[in-house]
Amino acid sequence: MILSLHSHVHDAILRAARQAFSLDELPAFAVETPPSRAFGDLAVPVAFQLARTLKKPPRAIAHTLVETLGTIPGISQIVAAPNGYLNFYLDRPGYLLALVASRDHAPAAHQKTIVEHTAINPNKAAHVGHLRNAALGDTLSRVLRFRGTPVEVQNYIDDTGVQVADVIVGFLALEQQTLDGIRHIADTTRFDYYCWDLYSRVTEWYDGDNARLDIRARTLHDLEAGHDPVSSIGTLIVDRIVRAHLKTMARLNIAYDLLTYEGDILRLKFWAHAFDILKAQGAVFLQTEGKLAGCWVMRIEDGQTVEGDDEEAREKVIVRSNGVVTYVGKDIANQFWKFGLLGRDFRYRRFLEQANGQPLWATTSAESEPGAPPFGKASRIYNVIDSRQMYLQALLSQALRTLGHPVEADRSIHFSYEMVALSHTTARELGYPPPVDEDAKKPFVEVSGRKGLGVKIDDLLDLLTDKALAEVTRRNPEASDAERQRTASQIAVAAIRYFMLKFSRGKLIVFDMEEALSFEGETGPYLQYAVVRANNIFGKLKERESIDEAAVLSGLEAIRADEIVETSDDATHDLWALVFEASRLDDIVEQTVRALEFSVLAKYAFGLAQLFNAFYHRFPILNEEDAARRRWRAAGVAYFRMQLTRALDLMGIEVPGRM
RNA sequence: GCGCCCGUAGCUCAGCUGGAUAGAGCGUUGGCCUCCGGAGCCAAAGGUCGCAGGUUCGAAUCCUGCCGGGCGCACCA
Repeated sequence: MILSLHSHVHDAILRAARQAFSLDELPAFAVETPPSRAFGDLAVPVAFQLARTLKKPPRAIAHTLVETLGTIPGISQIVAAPNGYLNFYLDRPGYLLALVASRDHAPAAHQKTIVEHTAINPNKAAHVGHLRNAALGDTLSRVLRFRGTPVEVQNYIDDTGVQVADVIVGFLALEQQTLDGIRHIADTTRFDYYCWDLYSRVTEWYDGDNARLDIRARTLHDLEAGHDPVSSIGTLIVDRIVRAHLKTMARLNIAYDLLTYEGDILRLKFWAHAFDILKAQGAVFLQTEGKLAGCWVMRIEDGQTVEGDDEEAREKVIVRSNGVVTYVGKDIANQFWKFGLLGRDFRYRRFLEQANGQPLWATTSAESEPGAPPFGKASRIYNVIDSRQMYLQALLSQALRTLGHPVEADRSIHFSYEMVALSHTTARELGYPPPVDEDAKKPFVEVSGRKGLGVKIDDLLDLLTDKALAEVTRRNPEASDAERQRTASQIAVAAIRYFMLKFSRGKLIVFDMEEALSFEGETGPYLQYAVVRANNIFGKLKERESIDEAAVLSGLEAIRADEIVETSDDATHDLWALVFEASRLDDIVEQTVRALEFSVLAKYAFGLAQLFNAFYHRFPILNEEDAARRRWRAAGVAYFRMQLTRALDLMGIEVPGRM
């Protein structure tokens, strides 16, 4: 609705400018939202841009344009501001009616998009660093789907990497465990937490004697080659940890379509096939001299200079001299498969049924289960990975380009963001030893799974839930245990997801427990609270007048609106500001996708909630005496409630019935 | 050394493709519950937008160069 009105105004100005100044072409100009509603509802700075070519003051141009424009459907008034802006005032009752009528916007046609996110090494519990990744990735997929883009969400499982090998070493060398013994531990403990501790113990153990790294190398080799008992132990650990991660993410309303196992990339010869292609195209070659002799390498194009800056330093190893492919190689094969360029496909198995009712599929090297939807073959890919991986992500695009797929290279997008660190205060509270030397001077403490240094997502959620539960119980003592528990977890999720989205991507988050635990001010619970208040109004309305929200909206036409909505008292003005702001959601979503910046969406939702809270506080809705005004206000609130609920849904935040 | 990111109020941060008086939360100070729920509302104080040039009618935003800080540049992933 708002978009089409924008283009209406845009086209009208285009015609007027051509007519008034006999111009063939106009510079591109924007239809903006003015900083204050007093300046109207839409604002266009086109007169400034024309001032140069026409050699006339912007103000005069604006005046001429207003005279030429005449009337535009849906616009009640056009004003040339003294400084040269063109300000447009909407036909407000008509606008609100149209908004309500066009609630279900027609989705635009888009091509299939893959979003890969989470991708936590399956060897320990998930921490706040992973949380930022998953929250960004999940929100990205929700926002894309909102605009009608078919999205496939993939979660990459690195089941053959050194990190899994480390935990296997922990069980075998440090704990002298067997496969059955480990299964028993997995069945009877919080396994992802158990491995969290074991992993950091193994790291310390390596530090004690470098010769122990040989054990790790042998274990990694057995893991990749499929030798038992290492292979079976690896499979068990990975399976249990992946399920733990999925459970954690499900608490946060995060679901996936496909788990892609790295092991299957190897077993199904994806890599071998990709390697053939790379060799055939000359993208990789066997280095015969220097320190990389015996390795298959890829030249780094105008990339970063490695220390030393000699010829061979500008090469990246894809296959080691011992014949084992590196992570980069496997990722190139995966990326090719995602675009449908590999000429091969995985086999698939049902992994589990998710909380949202959707089945989660996983790749497999065994027989395919029937019923799998077609995976891969996307036309656009977002890889959600922190900025430290930029160098490797750039190599993926380069490989695509080298092999003659420039379009895919451009549509292979590294959704990059800065990492999450811990504040010194929080690290201290968690009982971690104070940093020494250089680290002590840093303004934060880096999260490290290797050292066991970090805030686990489930611990954080538990803390938030406990805090919310206490508050919910205080406010709603009559609610059932189940309802209070459910509400508390919804509040906890809102707090943490909003916290992860309100910062822009490029900002390093210094995680502070006290800040994250806040429910006041710019927080998820504040947003929920605004919707809950609006809900309560409709609850009351139903009691008093037996009218529900739908009836309020659909009955609008019957109300004589003209003199009420057009009056210029404060209440009308503020109601209109609320409705207009609520109507900007689609526009905001476009902006969010364009910039890949969810802080835009988060701040918008917060501002909208603020607007409502202020209105709610200042003016009566149900207690307004004039029936027509009462109905208009209720309609405005209904529309606001709908839009904020949608915005929250995009951030994965649910709204409790009461809180 | 090279590449990427950050530098805006006491603190933590927004500021979309350059546009109207640079915003918010927290904190501080002072108000507001007989009224649809105070996880709230209103107000005040608080800013050389790191520095210096440049482009422009117009720069926190674009360009160049500095200064701080972070991250990356493995036969790890």
